[in-house]
Order: sequence, then C-alpha cells, then structure tokens
Amino acid sequence: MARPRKSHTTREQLLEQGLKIFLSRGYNGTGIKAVLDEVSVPKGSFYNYFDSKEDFVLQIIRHYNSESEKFAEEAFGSSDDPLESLKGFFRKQISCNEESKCAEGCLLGNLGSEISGQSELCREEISKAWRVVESRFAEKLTLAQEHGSVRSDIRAEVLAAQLLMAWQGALIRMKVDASVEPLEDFCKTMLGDFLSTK
Amino acid sequence: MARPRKSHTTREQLLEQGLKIFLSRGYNGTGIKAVLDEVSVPKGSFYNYFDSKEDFVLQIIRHYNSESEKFAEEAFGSSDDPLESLKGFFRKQISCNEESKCAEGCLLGNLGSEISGQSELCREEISKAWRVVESRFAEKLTLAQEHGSVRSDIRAEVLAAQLLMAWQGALIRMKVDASVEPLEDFCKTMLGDFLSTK
DNA sequence: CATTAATAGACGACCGGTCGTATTATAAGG
DNA sequence: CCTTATAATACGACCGGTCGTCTATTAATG
Repeated sequence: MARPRKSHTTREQLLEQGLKIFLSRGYNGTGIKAVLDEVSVPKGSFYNYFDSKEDFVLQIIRHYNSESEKFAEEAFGSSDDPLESLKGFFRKQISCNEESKCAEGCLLGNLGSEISGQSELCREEISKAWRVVESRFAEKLTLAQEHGSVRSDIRAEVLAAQLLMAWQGALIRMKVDASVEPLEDFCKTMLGDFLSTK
Repeated sequence: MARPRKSHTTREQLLEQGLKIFLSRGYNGTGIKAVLDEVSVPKGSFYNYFDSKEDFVLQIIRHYNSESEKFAEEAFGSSDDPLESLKGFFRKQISCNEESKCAEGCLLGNLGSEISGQSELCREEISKAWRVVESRFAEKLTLAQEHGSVRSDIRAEVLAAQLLMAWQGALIRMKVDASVEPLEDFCKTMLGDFLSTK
C-alpha cells in the first residue's frame, strides 16, 4: 500500500549516528545536517523519519536507554557477590570512557544538564530513565545488603540515588580534567569506603 | 590616550547579563545578540570588549568564580564547628537554586559538560577553578576532622573531591527532576552519613 | 492509476564575526 | 593654554554560512 524502500534501516542508522554526535557535541552544538551527512541521507528526507529535532533527540534518548540496558545486563555479569557485580559494571564503564578519550560521558547527564530547561519532553524522559537506572542499582544493593557486603543503615534506594548522582558528577569531572581519574576515585571511595559495612 | 565613555560599566554589564543567560541556556544555546540586547549594546560594540564568543565565556567563567568566592565566604559563616559551616554553605546553595526554579545549576558544571570538547581554554579554566573549590572544602574538612565531627579514615582532599562531584551530580538531577529534593538528599546522605565518624 | 515514501531545493531566521566610519577622551607639541 | 594627532570606543550595516523546517516534485509500489 506504500513505498517501503530503505526506510527502517535508515531510521536506525540516523538514531545510531545521531547518538554518537549528540553524545560528543551536545544538542545545541549539533546540526541535523551533520548527522544526515554521516549516513548519506539527504536533508529533505529527515522529516519523513522524525517530526522535529526535538522528536529526534527524544528517540535517540530511548535508543540509548535500550542500548544501556543491554550493556548493563552483560556488564553486571554473574558474580556471587552483588557488590562485585556492581563494581564490575563501573569498571566496564571506565574502560569505555577511556576508549572515547573522556570526551563523551553519559547522554542522559549531558542532555539533562543542557536542555532540561529547553525541552520538557526530554527532561521527563531522562527523569524517567534515571528512575529505572536507580532501581537497577537498588536491586543489586539490596542483595548486597542481605549478603552483608554493603552497609544496611541506609536504605538501598537512597544509596542507589547517591551513587547515580556521584557517578554523573564524576563523569563531568572526567571531561573537565580530561582524565578517568575521577571515575577511579569514585570507585575507590564511593563503591569502597562509602558502601562498606562499618 | 583613550576614550572611556561608558566602557567599564558596559563591560561589567555584559559579563553580568552574559552570566545569567549562559547559566540558563548554555553556551551553544545562547547567541551573543541576546546578551547585547539585554544591555542595549549594539552588535558592533561587542568586539571592542571581547575577542570572541569563546573569550567572552572565558571572562564570564572568571567573573563567576570571583562572585562564587564572595558567596562562599559569607555562606560559610562562622560556626565553631567547621562541619556545620560546610552544611550552612550547601543550605544556602539550595535556597538559591530554589529561587531560580531548579533551572540553572552551576555554571562550571554546565559548561564543563557542554563545551569541554569544544574549547580547550574553558576546559582548563574550569578544571583549575574546581581545584580551588576543592581546596576550600578540604580546608574545612581538615578542621572538622581535627574537631572530630568528620571521619578521619579518608584524607580530607579525597572527601572534598567526592563532595564536589556528588554535588554536581545532584545539581543535574535537580534540573532533570525539576526539584531540589536531590540536593536535600545530598545533604542528608553525603554530608550526614558519609562524612560522619563511624 | 492511486497512494505514499523519498527527495530536492528553498525558506526566513539567525549565527559569529568584520567592516568602515563617526565620536570623543587623551597625550604631545607648540 | 590651545591645538592637533592619536587611538579607544560606539555603532549599524553587512558578510558568508548554518540553522530547523516546509513544500512541491519525483518515483516506486500495490
């Protein structure tokens, strides 16, 4: 009933490349054309796939979230100690950030900082996504508390929220210092001293 | 040898307004003209005061740092307990952010996240500024450790770095959730449980 | 042929930055 | 003290380029 030619792969390519570019240049620092050129899609075609730039970045955020979920599942691995599992996750994050030369960080943090005041839709999407991440952390932390490797005087949900925020702060510091050292400090002090049973 | 007409006040007005606008709309989201209009300065005059947009934002960062220093001095107050002094500082920060409806955050964090990969000059300026902030915190924390109100099993400098990063993360979360709750959680858990002697 | 996705191209607005020129405070020369 | 040369500032028009978006046309499908 229509004309399906290359539509679906193209859309995914745009999301893929869009993610890369938004991640390193931010929302207002990225022109749509830069993404289109990378995938060799003509400018006129953009609005067949997305309603607007705002819609585009919203879809990219969702794409990023589902990619992150996959990443998390395998990065958590299957240690018997849930705390070690959590540490393994952050260690993998560090090596990823090392590969990208400390220039990217986290899309949710970057966009959250940049465009929360500009796009209500994105703001809410990021807020929602972080609540999901938080609960993933909290799940591990609860197990670790039962396991006895994490302090139990603070609720797991509260610990999870603090870890997420401190990690986001560490990612910014990483960019500013152009070094992964802040990330390593986070692991040592927050995952180490902060979480440890007294 | 010159012509100082309204020059110096103009320059300061530009820095003042520039700070406000960059703080809420970011670097790439702000056009020079928007700042100029606010101070009623014509386009052509801008480059008498600043070499470029990058130079402009660099001067704004420095302006912000010196303002912050003043803010800190009076916000720290003069409690006999240095930990209380630190808590007072963050409590003042919270009410400021409440006033600005959770839409601004910290210029250093915002720009550090947005343009570290775009302007090496700004990146280094922010990095330097954060080392200064860190040492201000560390100073208080050292005193608090001697005073016995803060744990001594971790070096004050390390604690300071973690506080700064966690605070920056909390500020982003504040924007994304459009609420100061993350800031209050930071105070309770990081300034409370984390710092406290065991 | 009817339908509909894909595309070319252009829209007006705005971007950071430059230009020539007018204005005026200062320093130097008499 | 007065003149004059100098140079910092003021100012708006304007540069080439890019922005996000839209419309008209093309082309492929059922």
